[in-house]
Amino acid sequence: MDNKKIEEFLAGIGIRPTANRILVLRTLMGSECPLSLSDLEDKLYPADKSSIFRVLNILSARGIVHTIDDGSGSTKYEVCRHPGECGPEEEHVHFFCETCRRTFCIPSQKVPQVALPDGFSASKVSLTVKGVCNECNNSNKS
Amino acid sequence: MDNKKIEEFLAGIGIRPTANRILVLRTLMGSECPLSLSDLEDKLYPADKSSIFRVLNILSARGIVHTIDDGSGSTKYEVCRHPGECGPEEEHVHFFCETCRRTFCIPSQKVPQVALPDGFSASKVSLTVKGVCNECNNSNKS
DNA sequence: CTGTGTGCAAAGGGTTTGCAAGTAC
DNA sequence: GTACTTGCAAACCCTTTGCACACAG
Repeated sequence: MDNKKIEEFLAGIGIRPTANRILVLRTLMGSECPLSLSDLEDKLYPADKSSIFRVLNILSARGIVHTIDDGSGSTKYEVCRHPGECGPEEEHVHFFCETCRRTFCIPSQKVPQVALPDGFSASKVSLTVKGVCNECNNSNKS
Repeated sequence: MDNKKIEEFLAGIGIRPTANRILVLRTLMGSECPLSLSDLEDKLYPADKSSIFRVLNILSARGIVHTIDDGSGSTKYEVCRHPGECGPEEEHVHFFCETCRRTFCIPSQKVPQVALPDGFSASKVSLTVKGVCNECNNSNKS
């Protein structure tokens, strides 16, 4: 999506399309794997960390992006495949490589339904795998 | 398990049974839900945070306890059901209540196998659910 | 003018480490 | 005596907030 479309998209849902917002959303849309706040800070330098953070909060509150806690210690952000209407059924597995510290989406693997004890209600289910990715496994070969 | 047994257990696997180590392990064994470092700090006051942390690291490296990242922002620790030989097959689902901020084990729900793309290898799989627990749901009723 | 967005700096919360003093063997 | 443990303080990392200035409508 080009800047123009992103701008229209944001305006269309009542979010003023400022430079930072377009930048952040475009970057997330163009990324294969989920990005952390500090990933975005690097990519969008010299944009300010806290401004990016606030943009992410807005996008997240509107269901445009969702957050992933992959156990790496830093929250990752990813655009929803169907912005604004992402439900649990679209959730897929995430993989965190302990060597290169990147997070991958495994879209082929969906997060299963979980039966909870009586009285418990779920708002979010996440299934994450830690290990070593294909590239890091290959570069280990002698 | 009483102090004596815990002491013997630690000594048996080559970990010197110091006061802190017995305290930490006994507390974890006696807890229904996984505990965070700061939970332990509170329960074991005046034991020092960093000492507890180092004990947890030792126990974790030996496979006596495992760590849970429930998305709460703080790592939780839990004794393995079969200390020293805990594999993925024993992993169960964890539930984090966003209201009371406690973490629950859901032992009846096991973490499923996940098929990864070629070249990826897994060291740990975790399935966590966020939502509201039964107690918090009940206390909301009018 | 008025409300919204931004950048900077600093506060928070959790985790981790350096180091010197204490303890066990 | 030697090696391991401990407690304190401080460093670190990531996230979040306060505040004054800049900007758009």
